[in-house]
Amino acid sequence: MAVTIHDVAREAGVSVSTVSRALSGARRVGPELVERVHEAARRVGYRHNAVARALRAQRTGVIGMVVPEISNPFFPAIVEAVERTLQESDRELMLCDSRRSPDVERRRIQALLGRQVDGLLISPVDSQASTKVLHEAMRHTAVVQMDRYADQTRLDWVGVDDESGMALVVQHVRDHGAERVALVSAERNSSSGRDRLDALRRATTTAGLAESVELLGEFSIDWGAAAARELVSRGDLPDAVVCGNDEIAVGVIRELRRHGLAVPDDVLVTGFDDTPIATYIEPALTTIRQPREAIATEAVRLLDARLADTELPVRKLALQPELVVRGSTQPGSEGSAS
Amino acid sequence: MAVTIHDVAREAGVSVSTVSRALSGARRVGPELVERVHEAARRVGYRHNAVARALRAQRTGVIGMVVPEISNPFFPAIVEAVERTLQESDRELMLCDSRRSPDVERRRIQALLGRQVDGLLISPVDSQASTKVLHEAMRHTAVVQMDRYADQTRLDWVGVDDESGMALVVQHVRDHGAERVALVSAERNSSSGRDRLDALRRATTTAGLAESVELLGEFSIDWGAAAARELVSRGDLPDAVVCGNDEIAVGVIRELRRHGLAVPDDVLVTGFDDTPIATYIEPALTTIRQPREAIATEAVRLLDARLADTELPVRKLALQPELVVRGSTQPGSEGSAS
DNA sequence: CTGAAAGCGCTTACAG
DNA sequence: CTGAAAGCGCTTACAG
Repeated sequence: MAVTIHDVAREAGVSVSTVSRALSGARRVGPELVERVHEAARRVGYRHNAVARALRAQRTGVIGMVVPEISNPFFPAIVEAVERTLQESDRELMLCDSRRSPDVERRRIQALLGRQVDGLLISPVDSQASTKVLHEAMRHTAVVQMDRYADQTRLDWVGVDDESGMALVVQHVRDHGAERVALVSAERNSSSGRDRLDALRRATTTAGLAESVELLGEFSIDWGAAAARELVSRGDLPDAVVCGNDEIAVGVIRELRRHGLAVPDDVLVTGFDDTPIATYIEPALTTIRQPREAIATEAVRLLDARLADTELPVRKLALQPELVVRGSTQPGSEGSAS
Repeated sequence: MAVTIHDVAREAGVSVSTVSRALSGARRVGPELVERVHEAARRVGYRHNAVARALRAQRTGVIGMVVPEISNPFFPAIVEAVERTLQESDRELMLCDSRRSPDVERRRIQALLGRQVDGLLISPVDSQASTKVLHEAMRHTAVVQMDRYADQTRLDWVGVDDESGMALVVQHVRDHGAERVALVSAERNSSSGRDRLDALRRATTTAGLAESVELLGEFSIDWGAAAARELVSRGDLPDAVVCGNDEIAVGVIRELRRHGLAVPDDVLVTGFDDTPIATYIEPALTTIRQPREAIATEAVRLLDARLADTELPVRKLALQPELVVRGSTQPGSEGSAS
């Protein structure tokens, strides 16, 4: 039914072995035959069947990727960079969304393993609940964690150095005169939630700042707005609100302004990630830029190293982030409140 | 090496045929055997090999998807909805980014065909340059176009009704007192660029409005900002700026405000798509909401119908959009310029 | 209802 | 350098 190497072999008058070798470029075929085979392949309209090749070669050339939420603006840029990197080695990306559910995540990983992916890139939903399935996955394929990670896994990880990032942010607001800061972030159930909060506490202590209050919810705009309402209702505003990510910060800024407070003149606000949203709002957001391109590239590199050598020691790669200063902490700057 | 149905068969003391039938649930196996086989499978740690199954069954259960740019905020929500819909039938999504290049798009499609995808969902980069490869693709698999489409293809399509959307927008600004409108959109090389512009022209004529100027670039914030500078430098502001998508509108609003012009008090501005960005800016954007969930669901439905019956007539499904009114056209509303 | 056998389309030792 | 043969792990007519 489909055009196979047998058809090409018949057309070229050679064996299927020769066709396979000529087409795959394994250099053990006479140059004139290679030419003849390619010619024949073109004439009969041959198209490579990657499924058959995968079954025989025990290698699919497909990498599975599981993200907590593709519509979270942090992930598309990562996905794009991973896809681009994989193309350089003719591999494809099979993308899954775990919808922030450990249960969905488990099913998606099982499906990817069943499809014999050559490797798995994952940003685990939950630092506890994701551990078990990841341990099972690593028995079948190479696994690298990106951005988030699960506890107690002997698994590679690449992400941003939350400690450095939060230190940069806290020093920055202190340099701009802040003495009392509020922390608004997410619950500790994801590794990002926990690590950023811990980093934030240490950074405020180190910088000699007072922590006015700590509000924990989700990495979302809605939570940021809710937290801002809470701050306002307490009637005891801090000098700065340091947020766990950009979306929270956007919610905070918008809600503060709704209550007639000016950012940055009354309160400084900072984010984390530098997603596109950081420049959409007004004032534009001072935030920490994650090296997303590098995270993607390094993740694929770690995966390939792991594929080449299973005995490699576990590597955790924390990349340095960068402070991006914008209107939300710069009184009088172009993007500040009018 | 891997655990196969042969291992399960040995463990259960039955033939591999029986194992295959028992595991796949093809109801022609005695109930007690089904039980015994499942038990054995669990004991030996059997995991289904989807690659082998795909080769034999001539069906991979994988759908390929190609989008022009995953980091364009319009697409993640579509991707998410498609992935969710496919899961209901145990299928996986193989995602590719064509990076707005017809050449990359062609290579990605070829790779997906080589991987024997059961179907292809695509938002073609270019209404002209994408046609040829799509014609080739449809000879090998079911193809459905989403959002954008290529000309002269006998291919199904599902997307938004640009005509209705633009009519809603134009009537809305007229009802708010606009008499002269500027159109800022993208070049005509993509179907969206062309159709929205045509729809916009007809709508302004029908509404009896005067078109002050027409500026065509890209679907980007930067282009919106550039277009706004052009409008300001002409020193002849229209009553409303109707934009081809939300990103353009965001660029326009921000640049107008930078020049001291108030939106909506001096000029009304509208977008198209209702991506998250529409609510991030200030004033929030009046725009056209695309039924993205429905587009995704219908695309998979069309694909399945096409898989079931190749002879089906070509279907173009234009879904009705909805006008979402926000601060950028509502003088004095909460989100308006301060 | 169950089993033996063929075969999906390819790659890769093994001979020559 | 080239070919014949085995086999990747499964499904599915074909017998019984």
